[in-house]
Amino acid sequence: MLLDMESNKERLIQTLITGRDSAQKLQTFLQRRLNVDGSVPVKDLLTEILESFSGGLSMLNSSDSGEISRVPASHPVIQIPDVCTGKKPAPVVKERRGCYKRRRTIDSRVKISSTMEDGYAWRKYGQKEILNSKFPRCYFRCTHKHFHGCKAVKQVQKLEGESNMFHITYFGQHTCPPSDSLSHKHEVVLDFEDTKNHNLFPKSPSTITNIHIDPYVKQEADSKTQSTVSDNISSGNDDQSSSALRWNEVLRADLGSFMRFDHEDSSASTMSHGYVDMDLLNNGDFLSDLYSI
DNA sequence: GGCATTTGACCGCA
DNA sequence: TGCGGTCAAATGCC
Repeated sequence: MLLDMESNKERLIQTLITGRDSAQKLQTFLQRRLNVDGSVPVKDLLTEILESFSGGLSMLNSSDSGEISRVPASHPVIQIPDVCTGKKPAPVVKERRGCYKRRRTIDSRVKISSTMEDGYAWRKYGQKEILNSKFPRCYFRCTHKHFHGCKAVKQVQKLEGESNMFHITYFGQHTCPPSDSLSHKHEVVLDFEDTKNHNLFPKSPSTITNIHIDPYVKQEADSKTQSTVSDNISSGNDDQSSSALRWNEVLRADLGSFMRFDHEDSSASTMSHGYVDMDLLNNGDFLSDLYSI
């Protein structure tokens, strides 16, 4: 058991090191590519990523316990399922639950869709009435959480005034395979706040509510859905075709494909990331550049 | 019986 | 102190 914990710790450290190195490469790449001037949220974001990895490594190195758990330190016994039987040991008296951390919306991706289906298997673990919201917010985690350790979760809330439209917020990445072919193959987090400094958007980015565009959504959503997205992007511009064209130009522009925008949540003021399917970009230069670092 | 959903309670944070 | 996120027992469904 101790050997297993040490082995897991080693792998975790290696994973964190890899992530940190990748973030550093990305930082170098973006600085070259965007000629970052230092006033950009991209830099803050990267710094935060790097600090997260470094901090995690520091905590791991400074801790001899190697235990990463929600179980509070006061817990007398850590319950670990028996590997052979799959059964949990006899329950111990719980003094208190683990510490709950509020999710950081900066790690989120937002999608507005007419369906909650996205190709992955989700299990609902909670529902909550949200203040000033007509509909409750539902909480889902990946069904394969226990099998693949998948940490992906999503929040789904029905939009007011939009018949059968759902505001879906994703947290974390899937480490498990999708249950069908509807999953997103390639996603890129966009950082539109950066564009304020580059004058790439004629309209205020703060009015943008969602930018998720992918083949699946385009296929399943009717024209109303698409116009909703376009309307959000164009901020009251009636010429949807021109706004779509503008977005096409934006997406093809040399932004290093990382942009951020302020997202006005329907229920609470949060900042989130939109994402765009790589197929839409139809531009392999970005990936080739990224991988050639 | 196994799995998913419901729902009240718990917990941290602003 | 209220709100949002999560847990976990109870319940339902197949």
